[in-house]
Amino acid sequence: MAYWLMKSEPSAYSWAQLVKDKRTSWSGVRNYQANNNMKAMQLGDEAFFYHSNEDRAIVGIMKIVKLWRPDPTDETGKFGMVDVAPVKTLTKPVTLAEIKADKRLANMQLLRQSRLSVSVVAEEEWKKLID
DNA sequence: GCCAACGTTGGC
DNA sequence: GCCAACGTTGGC
Repeated sequence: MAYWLMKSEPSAYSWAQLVKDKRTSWSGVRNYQANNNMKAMQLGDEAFFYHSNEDRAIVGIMKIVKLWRPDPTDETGKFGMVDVAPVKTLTKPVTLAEIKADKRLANMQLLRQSRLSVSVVAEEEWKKLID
């Protein structure tokens, strides 16, 4: 079982919207590394939902409910998407500032590659973030 | 609104 | 294959 972090600007697609939708196809990724991370996802893997820009915080936990397949919105046919469903809303969001303040989280791909929209979360990092 | 970091494009 | 120019992301 692997863990991931997926970013969205709340003005584009928010956690509240996902909760309302029950599930969604994570389309629109146009970056090879993010795409490769989605290709590596397995059914049942869990992922943080991170609000970029306005919020800058992890706000919920999702699970992968459908494997990678081509993204119909990508005319080049290079990029794909997975389907996700909400698992849990965090009672207290974990802010970027809090993540940055924790030395043990300094190696998170989120911090090292700030522009990557789909990143890997190590198991130790995941556990630290949810307790 | 600014700008650093990074990815992509295209000329050579 | 290199690299300058340009576009985008996302934190501040």
